[in-house]
Amino acid sequence: MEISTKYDPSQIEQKWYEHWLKNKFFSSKPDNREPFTIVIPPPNVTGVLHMGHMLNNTIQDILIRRARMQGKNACWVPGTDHASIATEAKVVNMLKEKGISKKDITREEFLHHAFAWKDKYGGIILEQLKKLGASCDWDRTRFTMEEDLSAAVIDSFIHLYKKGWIYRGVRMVNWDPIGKTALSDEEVIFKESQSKMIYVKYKLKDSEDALVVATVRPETIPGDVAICVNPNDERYKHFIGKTVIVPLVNREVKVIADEYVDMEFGTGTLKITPAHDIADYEIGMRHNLPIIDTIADDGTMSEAVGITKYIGKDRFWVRREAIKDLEEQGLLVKIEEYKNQVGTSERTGAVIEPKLSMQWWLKMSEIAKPAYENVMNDTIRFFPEKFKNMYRSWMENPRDWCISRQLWWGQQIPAFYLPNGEVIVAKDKKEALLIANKGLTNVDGFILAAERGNIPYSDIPALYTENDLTQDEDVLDTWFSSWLWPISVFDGFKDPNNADIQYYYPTNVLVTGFDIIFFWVARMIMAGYEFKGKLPFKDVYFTGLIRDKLGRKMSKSLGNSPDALRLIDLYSADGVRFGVLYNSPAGNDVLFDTGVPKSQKQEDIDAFIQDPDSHNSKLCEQGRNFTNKIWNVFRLLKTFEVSDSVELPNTALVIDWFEANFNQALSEIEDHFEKYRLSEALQAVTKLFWDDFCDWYLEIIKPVYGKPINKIVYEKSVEFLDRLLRVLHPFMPFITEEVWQNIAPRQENESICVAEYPKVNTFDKTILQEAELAFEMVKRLREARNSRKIQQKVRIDMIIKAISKTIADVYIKWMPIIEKLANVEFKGSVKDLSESNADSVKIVLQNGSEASLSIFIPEGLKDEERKKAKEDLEYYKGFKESVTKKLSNEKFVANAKAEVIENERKKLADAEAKIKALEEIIQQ
RNA sequence: GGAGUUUUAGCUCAGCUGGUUCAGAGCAUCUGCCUUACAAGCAGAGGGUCGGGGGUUCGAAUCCCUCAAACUCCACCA
Repeated sequence: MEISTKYDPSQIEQKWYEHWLKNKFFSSKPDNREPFTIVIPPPNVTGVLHMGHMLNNTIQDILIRRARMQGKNACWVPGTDHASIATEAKVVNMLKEKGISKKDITREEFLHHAFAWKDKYGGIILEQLKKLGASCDWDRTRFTMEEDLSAAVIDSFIHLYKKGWIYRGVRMVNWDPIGKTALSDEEVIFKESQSKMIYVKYKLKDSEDALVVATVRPETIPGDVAICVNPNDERYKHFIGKTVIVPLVNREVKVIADEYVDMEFGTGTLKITPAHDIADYEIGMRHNLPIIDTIADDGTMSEAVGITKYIGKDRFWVRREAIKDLEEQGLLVKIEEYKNQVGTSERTGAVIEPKLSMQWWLKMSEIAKPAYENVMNDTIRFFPEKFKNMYRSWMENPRDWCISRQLWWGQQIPAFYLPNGEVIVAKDKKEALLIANKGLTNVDGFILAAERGNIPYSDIPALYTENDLTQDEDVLDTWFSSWLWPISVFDGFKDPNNADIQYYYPTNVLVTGFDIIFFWVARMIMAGYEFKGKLPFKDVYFTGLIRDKLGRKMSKSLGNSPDALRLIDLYSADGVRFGVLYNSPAGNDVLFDTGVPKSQKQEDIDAFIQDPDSHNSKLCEQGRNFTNKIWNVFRLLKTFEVSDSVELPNTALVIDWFEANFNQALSEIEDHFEKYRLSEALQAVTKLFWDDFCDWYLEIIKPVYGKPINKIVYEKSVEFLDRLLRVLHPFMPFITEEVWQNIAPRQENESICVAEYPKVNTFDKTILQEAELAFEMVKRLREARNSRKIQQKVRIDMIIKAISKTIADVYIKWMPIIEKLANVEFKGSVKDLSESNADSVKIVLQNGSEASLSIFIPEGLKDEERKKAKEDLEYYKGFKESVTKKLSNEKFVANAKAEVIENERKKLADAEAKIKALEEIIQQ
C-alpha cells in the first residue's frame, strides 16, 4: 500500500492515546522500583487550556515519560483546584444570567448550583491535557474540594490553631469590592495609575485660618477623624491641638502630631481616615481616634458617610462628586495630575479598598523558618537559581497570611460560636458541641475532643444543643487547600501512614510558573515541613511566562492568548509541544505570537501559517515539519528491499560513526536533563535525529535507486531509528509511537512509552574526528560545485593533496562516503602540486583543523575564488602574526597552562600550512 | 525607595571553569536544486566592535567599576 508523503496526525494521536489508556501505561502503584513523582499544579476546575498550561505540562510530561522509560515507577498525579474566588465569580455570573441573585438564595442552594456547574463544565481542562499527550495517572485525579481533601484542610486548620499559629482578629485587610471578600497581600497587584491630587482647605474653628491638605481620595473626607502634621514642622506647630472643620460634613476634629508625616510631601499635612487607609489606621490607634467606616462592602458609600446624596453611590462617582462639591463650597485649592500605585485584585481586577474587618490569620514567623532555610541551603533546589533571591526577599520577613474569605465556594472555617461569643474550633458541629458541653476550656478557649479525658460523655450535663452553635460564615483561601496538595493527593492527612504517601512523598520535581512562587511554592514547602516534617519536592523547575510578541503577559482581557486547541489542530500535539519548548529555557519568558485566527476559513488559516512575523507559530510549524521528517524516515526504510546476498557496502564505516555519534549526543542530552535544560535537550535531540541521522547517515547508507540494501546495514539502521525514537519520545510522544509501532513487529500490548530508554555507552572519539574531516571535505566539494554552478548530477573527478600522511589516510579511508555524498570520483592523491593537471582547481579547507587540503577539480578557477583565497591569505597571515606574538611573549609562556601553549603551537602550524596552500592556489 | 535580572546576527536565544567545540544555533534573507523518503524537503552562502566607557590580566562576550536602556520582584507618601 502507498504510504502518504505527509504525516497526518489527526487520527493517529487519538488512536495512541487510547492505546496508552487501555493498557494502563500511566497508572502507578507502589512497588519495589524507584519512584518518580510529580504532582500537577492543579489548574482551576473551570479553566481552559492556555499557553502557560501547555508549556508547563509539556515539561512535566517530558520528565515523567523519560523517568518511566528509565524503569522508574513514574507517577504523575493530575487534578484541579476549586479556585474559590474565580469560580464563585463565574457561578454568580451564571446565576445572574438565570435571573438569580446570590443574596436571594441560601448557602446550601448556592453550593448546589456551584457543584452542578462544576460537574458540567469542570475538568474540561483535564480532557484538553489528554490532547496534549499528558501521561497522568488519571485514576488518581483529585479535586481540592472533594471530601477527603477538604477534610485535610480542616485538619490542618485545627492543627495550626492548636499550635496558636492561627488567630482571629480585626485588622486592616485588602478588600475586593467586586468579589466582596478580603484578600491576602499576595493577591493584590499594584498598578500605576494616573490620579488627581486634590488640595483641600480645612478651616480652623473660630478662625479665618485654614490648613490645606492634599489627598487623592476626596471621597473619604467624610471619614476623617483628625488632621495630622509632623511635630517638627515649624509651619504647623501652632496648629497642633487646634480644631478644624472637616469639609462636606462639617465635623470638628483635632490637629494632631505624628512623626509618620513626611514634611516634604504634599503640603506636609495628612488627613486621617482610619477606616480606609492602613497608615491612617495605625496613627488612629496610636492617638485613640474613632473609626468612621464610610464605604460598604460593595464599594458604595454607606450610611455613615452622612451625606444623603452620597449614600449608596459608588466610591468613584462620589470622588468626582466630592470634587465638585468642594469647589462649590470654595474649599478646593487646586488639582494636580499625579501618578501613584493603586492596588487591584489579582482575580477580579477591582480596585482594592483597605478596610477594617474581622478575619482569620496564619502567623508566618515560625512556619516559614524551615521553608526558608531548606531552600537557601539547596536541600530544595530551584531551577534556575535566580529565583532563590526572590524567594529570600519574601521569606525573610513574611507577613501574616489572611486566610479567611467572605465567599461560599470553599472549605468553611471550622470555627463555631456559642451564644456568648466563645469560639470553638473543631472539625464539625458534633465535635464542637462535645467540647462546648464538656464545659472545659483551655487558654485558647477550646479543647479538642481527643483531650477530653476519661469522663463518659453521657455523664456531662448538656449545656448546649446544636442550635446554640453557629459556624463561621467564611471559607478558607484557596491556597490554604492547595498548599497541602503534594500531601493531600496521597491522603497523607486522612491516613498518614498509607502506602502511597510513604512511597511517593516527597515528590521529585515541581514544575510551575514563577508567578506563583509565594502563593503556592513557598507555602507548599512550609506545609511539607510542618505536616510531614519533610520537603514536599526535591527540585523546582520554574517556567517563564508566555508573552505575546509585544512582550505583554498573555491574558484573557487583552485577548492576546492563542487558542491552545486550535494550535494543536493546526500543528498537532507533537508540533505544539516542540514549538512551545524549543526556545524556552527554564525561567525565561517565552515570546509567543498571538494571532491564531478565529476564522475556520482555509485562506485565513493559510495566511496565518505563512505570516513570517509569526514567530512561535513558526516554531510549532517547525515541530510539525519535524514530525513529517520522522514520518518520511519511516517511509524510506519501508521502501528498502532487503537482501542478505548483497555485499556489505564500502560505506558501512558510517555505522560505527553513528554509533559513536549517538552515544556522544546522548551523553550531552543526559547532561542537559541533569540540569533541567530541556530546551537545549530538545535542540540536541533534533540535531541528532535530523542532521546526523537523516542528512548524513541515511544519505550514506541509502542504496542506489532500485537496488536492494544489505541486510546488516538495514537492521542496524532500524535499530538506530528505534533508539532515536525512544530518546525523542518524551518530547514528541505520538509520532514516535506511530513509527515505532510500525518499524518492527510489536505485540498488541507494547508501547514505546514503556520501552527502555537508551543508556550512554562509551564511544570511539577517533572515528568522530575522522568523520569531521571527511564531512568537512564533502561540504567544501559541495561549495565548490555550487560556486561554479556544476549541477548535482554531474559526476566530477577529484584528486587530493594532503599535507600529512595520517590525514591523507583518513581521507582515503572515508573516500567511498565522500564520493557518494559529493558525487565525485577519486582519482588518487598527489604529493606535489606540480604533478597535477594544469587546469586543476585548488580549494583550501578553511576549517580543516589539523592540516590543509587541496582539492582538484578539472574546471577553471573562478575569479571570485581567487579573490576569496587572497582574502583568506591576508586573514591567516594576520592570524599567524598574532599567534607568533603570543608565543614569543615570555609572560604568556610562563603563565598559561601547558595545553593552552600546545594549542597555540598547533594553531601556528595550521596557519603556516594554510598560508602555503593558499599561496599555491593564488599563483595558479 | 530597596533588591535582582537582562543587553551577543534582522528576530528568538546558546555560549556552564577567562585561552580553537569562541564569536554559535534555529528562524528570517540570498543562491542553486521537484536528486525516486521528505519542497512540511535537500545542498550552499552572506549577516555580529558580544549595549557604551574604563579597569584587572600575557589573554575578556566571560572577572571588576561606571554609565545607558529594558524587565521583574518587594515596599509604598497622603
